[in-house]
Amino acid sequence: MEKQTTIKDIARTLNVSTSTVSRALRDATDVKPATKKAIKALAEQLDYQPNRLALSLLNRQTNSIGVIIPNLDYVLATMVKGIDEVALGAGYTVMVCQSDESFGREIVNTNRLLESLVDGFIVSVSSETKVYEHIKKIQNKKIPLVLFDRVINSIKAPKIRLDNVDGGMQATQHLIDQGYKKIAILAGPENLNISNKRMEGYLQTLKANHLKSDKHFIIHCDFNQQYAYEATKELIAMKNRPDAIFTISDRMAIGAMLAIKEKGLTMPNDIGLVGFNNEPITSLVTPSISSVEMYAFEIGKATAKLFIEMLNSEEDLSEQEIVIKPKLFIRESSVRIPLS
Amino acid sequence: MEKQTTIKDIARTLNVSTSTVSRALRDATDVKPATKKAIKALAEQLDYQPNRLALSLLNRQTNSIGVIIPNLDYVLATMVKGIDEVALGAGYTVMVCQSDESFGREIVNTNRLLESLVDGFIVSVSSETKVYEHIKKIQNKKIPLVLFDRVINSIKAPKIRLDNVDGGMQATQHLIDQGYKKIAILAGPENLNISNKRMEGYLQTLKANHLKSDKHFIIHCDFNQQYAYEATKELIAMKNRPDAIFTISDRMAIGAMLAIKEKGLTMPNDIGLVGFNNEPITSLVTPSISSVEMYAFEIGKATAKLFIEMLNSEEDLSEQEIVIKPKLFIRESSVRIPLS
DNA sequence: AACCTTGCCGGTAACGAAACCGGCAAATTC
DNA sequence: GAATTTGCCGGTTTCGTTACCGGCAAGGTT
Repeated sequence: MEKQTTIKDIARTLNVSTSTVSRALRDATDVKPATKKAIKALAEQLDYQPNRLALSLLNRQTNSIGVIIPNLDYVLATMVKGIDEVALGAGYTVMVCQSDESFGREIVNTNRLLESLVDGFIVSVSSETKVYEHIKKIQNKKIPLVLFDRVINSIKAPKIRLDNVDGGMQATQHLIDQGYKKIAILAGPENLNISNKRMEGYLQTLKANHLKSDKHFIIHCDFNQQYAYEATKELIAMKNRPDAIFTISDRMAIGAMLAIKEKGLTMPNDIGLVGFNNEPITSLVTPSISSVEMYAFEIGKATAKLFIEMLNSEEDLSEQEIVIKPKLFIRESSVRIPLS
Repeated sequence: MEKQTTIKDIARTLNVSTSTVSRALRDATDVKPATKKAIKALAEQLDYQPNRLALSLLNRQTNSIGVIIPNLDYVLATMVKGIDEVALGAGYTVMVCQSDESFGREIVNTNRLLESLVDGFIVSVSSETKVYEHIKKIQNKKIPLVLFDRVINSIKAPKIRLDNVDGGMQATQHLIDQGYKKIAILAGPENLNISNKRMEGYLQTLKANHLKSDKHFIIHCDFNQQYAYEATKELIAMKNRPDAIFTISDRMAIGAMLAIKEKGLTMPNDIGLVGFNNEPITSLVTPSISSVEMYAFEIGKATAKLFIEMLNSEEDLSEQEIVIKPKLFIRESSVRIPLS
C-alpha cells in the first residue's frame, strides 16, 4: 500500500488551505467558483479519494456490518447473498464470520467484529450456543443488532425468522394426507430453536389429526447426514417401524434416504420422506425428495432491510419480528396418492 | 453505538497525561510501577479497548483482507472457510464480496474494498471477466494481491490453483482404462481458464492413447446444471453418440445424469460419467458419480498463508505459483470393469 | 463617513492513539 | 562536588478529514 493523495497534497500545490479544499470537494459554500474548479480538476487528476478511516474516526461510523453465522451451507450462503445485496446497495460493506457451529469461535468472532468497530451486527447463533453473554455485550454497548434464522427468544432485538411451526405442520399434514400413519421425525440438537419449532408443528399436526405421537419416533441427532443415516437405520430396524419420516433438513433427508435404500425399502411406498430447506439436491436424487422451501434469499434481504431501517430510524424496533411463511414442495418421495 | 472509553478518559480521571497511559498499557518503559498498576486497573474496570480506527489511521493498515469471489457455491464456500481460518489466526479480518459471476459487480466490489482500505486482495475472477483493468488498478496502488483458483496468466502476482490439466488427464485416462472410446466433454465458457485447462488434459490424454478427438464431442456451455442437461440431451441424440462424458463440474454432471436417465440409458453401462469437484452430492445420487477432488479447503488455507507471507516478507513473491494436485475419486458412474 | 452585508478564505480543534523530544528530579559516577 | 545517568512524566506532532469561528476585503446601506 502506498500513500494516497490527500486533501493536504491538493492544498499545498494550489496554495490554499485544507479547509478550502474540503469545502470545494463537498460543494459547500464559501468557495470562489474559479478555485473550486481548479481544486476539482486537480483532485480528478491525482485520483483523490477521501480516506475512509479518517472519516470513520470523525463520524464514529465505519459503514460496515458484522455478520455472524454458524456455517456456510447452502441455506446460510443463500441468506448471506441476500444480506450482501441489500447492504451493498445501501452503502455498507459486510464482514462475514462463520463460527463453524462452535460456541468458542462465535465469541472470538464477536470480539473481533467489536474491535473492528462495525456499525452493527446481524447474527444467527451456532447450535452449540446456550448462553448469550456475548450477545448481551453487543447490546450493552448500544450497538444495533438484528437476529435472523436461528433467533434467541430471550434477547430483545428485531428478529427475522421462518415460521418453523408452520413448516413442520405443512410437512406433517401432507404426509397424513398421503395416508401415512406412523410418522417419525428426525430433529436436530435439543436446544436448537428452529428444530424444536419444526417439531412443535409436527406434534400439533399429529394431535389435530387424532394421531398419537410415539416418543420412539422422535429422534434428536446432530445436524448432519451421517447421524441421520445411523438414526434412520435404527428407526427402520424397529419391529413396529414408522411408515414415514420427516427430517428437519435436507442433508438429514439424504442420510435417511441412504439408510432406507440400503435396507431395500422403497420410497414413497414403504416409507414416505419429507425434508426441509428445498435445496437443489432434493430434485436431483431418485426419488426426488419433497421439501419445505424456506426462502433463504428473501430472509437475507429482509434481514438487511430491517437492519438498515433500524439504523436510520429513531424508533425502537426491538419488538419487531418478521416471520416468513414456508411452502412445501411436493416431490416423489412422499406421494402415494396421485395428485388430482 | 456509544462512546467507548478512550485513553483520554483514563488519563483525566488519574491526572496523568495520555502519553503515560499509552506507555503503561503497552508495557513500555518510563512508567512508575505504581502508576502503571493504577492505569491498568482502571483500564480493566472501564473495559478499555484501543480504537482500531485511530491505530489504522496512524499505521496505515487496517488488518483486513478483501476477498473477491464469483459466487458462494460449495467449492468457493469451502475455499473461503480455509482462507478465513488462516486469516483469523493471523489477526486479519476477512471481507468477502461475491460478484455473482458478473463483471460489473466485480468492479463495484473492487472499488468498495479499495475504499475500505483493505491491506490486500485475494481474488478469484468471475467467468464474465475478460479485461483486467480493475486488477491492474489494485497493483498500481501497490496493494498486495494474490490470485486463487481462477487465476489470470497475464497478471504477475502470486497464484494458487489446482493442476487442472492433471485433473482432466486423470478423469479421461480413467474413462479410457474402463474401455470407453468415444469420450465427450462438457466444458465451461470459452474464456474460463480452469475449464480450458481441464479440457487440455482431456485432449492430451486422448492423444496419448491414440484416440482421435471429435469436435462434436466438445461442448462449451454455461457453468450450470440446466445448460449441461440440455447439452447432454443433444449429445446423446446424435447418431454416433459418445459412450462417456466428462463434465468439468459436478453440477454439470448432475445435469448430464438427468438427461441420460430421461433417455432411458444407464450408467456406467451405456454411458460413463465423471464429474469435477467431488462435492458431497456425488456420493449421494444413484449411481454415485466419479469425481475429481480439488482440495478446496487446502487451497483456501494455502492462499491465505501465501498472502500473509507476502505481507511480511520483503521478497518479491509475484512469480510464485502453488499448484495443488487433484485426485480422482472413482465411483459407480464410470466403472465397467471390476476393480482388481 | 460610519455601518452592515456578502463572498471568500485560513486557522484551529477534534476524532484516538503513539512516536518523539525535552524537562526535571533523584541517584549514580568520577 | 561536579558531571552524568536514570526514572518518570508531559507536550507536541502526526495520521486525514470536517466543523466551527474569525478575519478581511469589496460592495451596499443609512
